[in-house]
Amino acid sequence: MASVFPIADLRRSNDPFAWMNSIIKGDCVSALEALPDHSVDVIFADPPYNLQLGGMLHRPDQSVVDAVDDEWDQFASFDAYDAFTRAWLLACRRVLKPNGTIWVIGSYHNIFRVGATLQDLNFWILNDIVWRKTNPMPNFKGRRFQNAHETMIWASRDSKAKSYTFNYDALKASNDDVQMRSDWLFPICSGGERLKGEDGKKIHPTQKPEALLARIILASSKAGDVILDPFFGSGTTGAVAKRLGRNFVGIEREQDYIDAASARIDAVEPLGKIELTVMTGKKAEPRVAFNTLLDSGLLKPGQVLSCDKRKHSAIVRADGTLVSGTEAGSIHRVGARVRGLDACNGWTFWHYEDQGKLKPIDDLRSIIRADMAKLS
Amino acid sequence: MASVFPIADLRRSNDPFAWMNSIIKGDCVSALEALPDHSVDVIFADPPYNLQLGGMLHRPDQSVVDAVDDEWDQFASFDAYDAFTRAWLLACRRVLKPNGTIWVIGSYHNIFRVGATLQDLNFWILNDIVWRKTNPMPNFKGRRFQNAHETMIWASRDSKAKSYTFNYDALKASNDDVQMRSDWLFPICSGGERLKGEDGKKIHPTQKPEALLARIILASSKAGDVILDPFFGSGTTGAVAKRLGRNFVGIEREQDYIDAASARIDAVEPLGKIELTVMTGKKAEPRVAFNTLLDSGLLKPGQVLSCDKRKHSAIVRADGTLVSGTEAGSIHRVGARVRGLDACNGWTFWHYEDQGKLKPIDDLRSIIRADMAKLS
DNA sequence: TGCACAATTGAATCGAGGA
DNA sequence: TTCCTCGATTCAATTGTGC
Repeated sequence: MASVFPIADLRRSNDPFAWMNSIIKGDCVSALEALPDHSVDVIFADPPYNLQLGGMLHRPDQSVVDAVDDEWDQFASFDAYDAFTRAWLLACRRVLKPNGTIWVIGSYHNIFRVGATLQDLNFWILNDIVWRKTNPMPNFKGRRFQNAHETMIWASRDSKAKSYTFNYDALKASNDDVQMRSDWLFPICSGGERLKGEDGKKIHPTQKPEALLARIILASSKAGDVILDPFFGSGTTGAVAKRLGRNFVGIEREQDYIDAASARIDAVEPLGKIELTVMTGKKAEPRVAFNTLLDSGLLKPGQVLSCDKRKHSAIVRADGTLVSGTEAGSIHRVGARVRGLDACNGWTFWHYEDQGKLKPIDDLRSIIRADMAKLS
Repeated sequence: MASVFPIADLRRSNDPFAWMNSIIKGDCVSALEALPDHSVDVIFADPPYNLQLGGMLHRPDQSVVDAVDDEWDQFASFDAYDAFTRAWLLACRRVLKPNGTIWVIGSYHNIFRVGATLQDLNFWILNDIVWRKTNPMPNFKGRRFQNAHETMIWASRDSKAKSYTFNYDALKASNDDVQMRSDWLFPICSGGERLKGEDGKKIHPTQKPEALLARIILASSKAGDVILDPFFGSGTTGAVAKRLGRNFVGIEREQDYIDAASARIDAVEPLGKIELTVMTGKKAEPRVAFNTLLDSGLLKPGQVLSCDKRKHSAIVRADGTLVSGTEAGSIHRVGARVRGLDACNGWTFWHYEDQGKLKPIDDLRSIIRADMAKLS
């Protein structure tokens, strides 16, 4: 596991998926070009931020801030950065499956250029997500607001791709039953999670926290999916993907980062099936038609259904339709007509009486579904 | 006060500052061209967002969402929007003083294009600021994350402008003596503050909250400064500027908006010198969701939780849900189901084992809250 | 008058699948 | 390709209504 491929070896390989769960060593765009079309489900990209630092930054105690001044973060101009962004995004686009999605993280130095380029290349932005840091670096000079967040863009391949993976129900259930918002709160990567060399210095300047990647992967992929990270760095994406039962592929140029990431991923133990099962809603459950309730005897022909206020009522007919006054048809159609609307979810609108109490017929559907689950 | 000038009248005027504390009626760029060079200290701009909506959006109860579909928000293409953005930003640049700053607010639909254009025009981004909404509109279809924030960019005229106004100490003092972060929490504009017509309908579809403008103006201007808003709308910028002892000038095309803004500003009573000190407070502590315990490592996927008598137990899954037999879902739902109840507080019902003793998971939440309190 | 509950609403790029 | 049917889906805050 976590083997490393120089790009040339990959091109020579007979196995078109030799790169699965490994790190490709080399330039981002060249490596992407060695991958097959439509082969990955989710891309997470943490590209160079193009920070434009003047001189050294000192803390109030005169110590020097260890800033990101690596060679790979230097670009001559916005035009050069835009050309670079365009190139790797185009290469990503080709390897992404039609219903795949891409995440890109950045700061105000680069994220506006990345977002505009995404739109220019016809990607379709689904959300921008704010990572709020619990423990950001202070602004030492007191000349600006404390830079306490980073921005992520989540986009599908184009506006017509509607079947992308989004585990809405799992996210909602994990968030005390309210839907997940676009602002997330996490600590920056530090402590034991932060990879350090023998000298005690951090191996990578911008290592992302695993909790951030875990939410991204749990939200937008399924177990067994392939997650690509074209700027692999310290390998957080690979480590979390492996732990969560996903496949990964990383691209990285620097041997030091590759060594650290490879060892890190080898040490990861994948979670079991039970821990990985994802909460789903009714959308994913087997379809139960209304007449199933009649077939099973939970409802009987001639029985009266009503809305929760007993303002409207309807009679169940033997063929699985309802009739209410002059209106007749499916539970949905009759519900819509009596309310004077175009549409209506009959499952939640219509109620039956049980021991003097009105309960939605959706409860009866749940009983059927529970029985079906036992059988399978 | 709050007089209205057609652009032609302004050009004909002998007083070069006739526009002070008034609304200029007309096209944004033409009006800006009628103003003198280097005449304003701060610009706040809330340009059209270029929303690209499909059809109508219905709530679960079938009511229709009153979307922003105004003519002024329609652009033929990204290129057309970029040209528009470039034109008004260039015009703003000329009227801005050398040490003046500009704020632009937007959503993911337009903010990346605005940010890139700002950089292309040599503006120097000082911060991007996130406005987190306490009460955003939900995502009704469950296909994305709830869109719970908007983004503002704060920029100086160029990288060499170092003497811009930033009231660092006032902000820090108003924020319990810690420096102000880049993520701000405010409710959307509603209730008595929201301007409504005689029919009870909102006058402007996107009226911004006064608290937001107050923080912006208090942070980046001095009493007596001139604040320009090239997309004046309902006049929030003018109303807050007047209240805070600043001068304003607004540009607006629509007579209905001008009428409402003018009346609104006339009703504003400026604050005295003493009140103009510290006036922002902090919001109540944020909700801690169950998955925060996983993110922080206090609980791990696969871990077993039980009720206080060990009668019921459940397994923690990686997505932040529980599973117990055939029941799965949030801590609250699974708690309710295994007890046969409609509702259950999962925080006090479920326990984890610590040195042989069962403790409610609410204890772990308290730990998180204590950590958060330390940070704020 | 006060409390409880119902109704309304906000910058939204908001289905899936079969005929 | 479009058209049509089935049926899934909301949070916080304010305002209005009924007891």
